Amino acid sequence: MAKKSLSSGRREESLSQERIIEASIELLDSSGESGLTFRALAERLATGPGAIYWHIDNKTDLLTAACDAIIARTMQESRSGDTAKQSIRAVALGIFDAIDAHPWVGSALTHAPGQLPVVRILERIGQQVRAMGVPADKQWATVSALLNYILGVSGQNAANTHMARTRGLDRANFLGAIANDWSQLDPVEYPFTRSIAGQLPIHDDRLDFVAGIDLILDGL
Amino acid sequence: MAKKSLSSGRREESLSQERIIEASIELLDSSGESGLTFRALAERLATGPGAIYWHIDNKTDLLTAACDAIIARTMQESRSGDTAKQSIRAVALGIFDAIDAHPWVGSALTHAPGQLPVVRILERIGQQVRAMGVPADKQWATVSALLNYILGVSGQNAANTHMARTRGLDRANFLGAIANDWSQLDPVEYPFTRSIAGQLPIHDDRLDFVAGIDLILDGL
DNA sequence: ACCTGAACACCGTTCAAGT
DNA sequence: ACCTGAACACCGTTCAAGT
Repeated sequence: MAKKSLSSGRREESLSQERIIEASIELLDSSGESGLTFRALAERLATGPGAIYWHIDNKTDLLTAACDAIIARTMQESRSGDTAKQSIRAVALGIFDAIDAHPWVGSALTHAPGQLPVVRILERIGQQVRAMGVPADKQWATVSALLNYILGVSGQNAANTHMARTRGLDRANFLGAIANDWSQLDPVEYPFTRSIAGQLPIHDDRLDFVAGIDLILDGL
Repeated sequence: MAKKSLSSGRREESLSQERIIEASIELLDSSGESGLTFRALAERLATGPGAIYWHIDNKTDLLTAACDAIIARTMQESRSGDTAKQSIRAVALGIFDAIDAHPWVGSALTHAPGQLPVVRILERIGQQVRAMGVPADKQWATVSALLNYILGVSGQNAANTHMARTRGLDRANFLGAIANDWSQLDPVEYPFTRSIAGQLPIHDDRLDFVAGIDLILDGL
């Protein structure tokens, strides 16, 4: 008997960087960072682990490439904004939302300094900072403050959702558990943390994120 | 023949959390994040991998505990500062330097949201923000902006030194290599990144870091 | 109570051998 | 040129067995 075309949704194409990256993203989204293994990837692509190495150098590169695919999409979608400030806000929020949806992108960005995905963000922000008329000798400091803030908050946010998923909780319950820990800290040593514990589960991270961006933009 | 007391610097004490954490820090400092394994740790402590599990629950906890030891020390050392602003600058710089000396602390902080090491920093900044007279309803946003910025920059900085070490380069050479990549980007798509490439290897990260802190503080 | 060390169930990566 | 899949050198973690 000849093999029927029992394609399960997808045609039988040969392996390629794109197909590998696409499958990696699916795996990362569904099973998190630890879900991306060459064996799981090989099974999903109906091949052996060795085949993947023909198209990709190592796991680090694979993760950076998957991260770049998400960031590239995000940058294309967040082109809106009439003024430079609005454009910066739009990029920042785009990244925030992308990392919220794909937590693994947060740590991938942190572990690939100076690489393509980070450069895409850097460039976009840099062009807007220039458009705002920031003098040349202050552009670097401004852009790097913004970039670091964006990557920092998004990374922390991703860590939260990732930890929550790891423990099988939703975000609210996870933050609630931390708030509970905080409220039981020593009142003498940790007065501030205790006092804001209640705000942790209810406050809007996204709103505070934009507030921080504005804080930096206004400081110029 | 009876065993002589061939102690190599350290008395033969029984295993304990402190000794394990101390050995972990030494291992992390000398061989990086990938150098911390239960087998290497067991060898350094002259015991078996299983023994460590009697004192520590798992590797994640071990890393957080090692991170906390460094942060606790750092917080004690950076108590200086006459005004609240100066105090915040002092803590920020203390953390920056600590993470520069122990790059693994950067990613450990990122992966332990809401845990003790982060809370130590949060508390210190929170108390100073209060002392500055920031109104209660804006304290959270202010503190979280500062905290995220500090963790973000320090994390990126740690990633740089870590990547440099991984490739056997010093920091300057590593940044030089990235600058070289940047200067070869498409001039139409990446004008800004190209234009600042030259500044990457020579600019002072520490200085820009404080500049960013001031930017946020001034925005209040 | 605390330690030992073999064993389990994984990893990323390589490489001879196939087509 | 591209793929296969066994093999290598590791991991974190567990657990019966010892003291």
